[in-house]
Amino acid sequence: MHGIRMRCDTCQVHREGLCAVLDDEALAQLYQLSRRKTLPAHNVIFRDGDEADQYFSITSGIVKLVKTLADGHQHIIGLIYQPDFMGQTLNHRHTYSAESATDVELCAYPRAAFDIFLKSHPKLERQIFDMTLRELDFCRDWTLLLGRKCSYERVAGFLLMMARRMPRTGNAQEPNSVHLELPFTRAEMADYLGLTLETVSRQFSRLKTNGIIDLPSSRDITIPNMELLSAVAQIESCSDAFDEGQSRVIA
Amino acid sequence: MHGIRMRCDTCQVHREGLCAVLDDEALAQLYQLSRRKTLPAHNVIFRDGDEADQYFSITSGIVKLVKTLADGHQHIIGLIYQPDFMGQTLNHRHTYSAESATDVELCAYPRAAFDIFLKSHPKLERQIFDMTLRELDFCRDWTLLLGRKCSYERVAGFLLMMARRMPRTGNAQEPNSVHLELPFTRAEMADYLGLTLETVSRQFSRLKTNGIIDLPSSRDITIPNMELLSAVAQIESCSDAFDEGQSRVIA
DNA sequence: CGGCCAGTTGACGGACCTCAACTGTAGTGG
DNA sequence: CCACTACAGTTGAGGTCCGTCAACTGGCCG
Repeated sequence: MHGIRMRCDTCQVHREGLCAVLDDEALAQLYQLSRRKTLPAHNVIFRDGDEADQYFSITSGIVKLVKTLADGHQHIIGLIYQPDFMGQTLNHRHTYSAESATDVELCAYPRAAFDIFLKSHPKLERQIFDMTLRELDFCRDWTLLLGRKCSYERVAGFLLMMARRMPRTGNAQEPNSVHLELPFTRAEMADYLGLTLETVSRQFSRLKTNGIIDLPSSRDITIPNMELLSAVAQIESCSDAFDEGQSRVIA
Repeated sequence: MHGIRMRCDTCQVHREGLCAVLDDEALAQLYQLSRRKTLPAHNVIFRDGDEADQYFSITSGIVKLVKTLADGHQHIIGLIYQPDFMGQTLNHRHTYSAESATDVELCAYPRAAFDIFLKSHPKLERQIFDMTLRELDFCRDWTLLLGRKCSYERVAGFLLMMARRMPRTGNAQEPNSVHLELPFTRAEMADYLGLTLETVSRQFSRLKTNGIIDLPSSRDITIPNMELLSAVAQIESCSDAFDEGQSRVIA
């Protein structure tokens, strides 16, 4: 991981995230603390058990928060998108690993200096608090998905979340149609959804045959109608009642 | 829900939770804002969709945070124990309901006044932030339990958490032995663990026959050896390899 | 006693996991 | 150019865990 100093001007989220609440003078001070870094996909940012001596502001890309189980399996406990913040812990050691899911740009802040800076900038502290509250809200919703939804709904819920949080690549001609380039393998999605990669793959196929998504290649997803996808994600009966087709025709 | 004014002196968590970080003068000011309330088990504190116009400090008992699904099923997304704090939201409306699981005593603070008070007491803000971080950590661990553990491990994990967070009622003669009086029905535990009440019941029986817990009545739990319980909660193979007995004897 | 509720236990079916075979794509090197 | 490998993804067959439905027990209260 290589530190490269760059001007804030080139930052994609210059006026979002942390920096949204600071005036120019405070931004200049914060800039003095920061080290801007870029790293390609699938690199470790910190490991479970490492000393938590830095905070990170993600300015571009997606970071996976990962727990590795005793049997070697991984479980993704969270995804951090630009312009979010990460690295806060109660203890001085991380309890999970962080890894770039895509190419990532981030600003790293040494913990001690940042904590001092925080004390004189209550707005910043409040902003980080709000971001943490948002994470908590999201995490609680996720427990509902993991605890109470079947595989079809989970995959739909995942796509819905991605569609809402990813930068849009849709075209202007079809405003209702949303296009995504998934940065995850089936296995990664499975680790996030509490499923196996085979089950994720099957549910993708099901969504495709049901016309909820279009799937020209395995990572290219087009959602013609977000309402439909949203309906699938929120249904609570695990039967295949929402599969269109033969069963309907016969009845 | 009836407001009753009482002195802080009678509060069980007078020097814990929020109040731990305030000096006497600040405590006196905060007391002026607060309304202390008591309510019996199974009462609603606020509902999903209600305006979030109050914060709550739980001074005694346990509060359930509940989401009700479209089909009427409930899912418990969190438990708030004394001396924790609740009611923070990003929006001005709650996204879940809160309900007393046991008899509960709490301090209610009007949101607007408390927010003003917060601004002049950064230590308090920091304390609430830390409590929120703790919640987030816990919630992420819970996603792992819901996403990757079988029913046996989930129930064991639940008991482990209860044993750690509940007030102890163990006896001095057997220091390793922990006794719990569960304030939850099998159905409530199921709603928290993403299972059905029957499955929870079966896993209780399994823990009992395996000697992990003793179960004189359905709500009385004795854990003779916390290490054993902890081992069950952390194992990651869902087979019945950890059932002692016949299979072992034959081999 | 009868009704109600929490809890237990059994039988059965379905959703998902496991194991496996196969396809398609990309990269490497002869 | 075409093997050859490596990996992501798809699909099928079979087994298992857990949900569903149901019957039963035990405690509590009028």
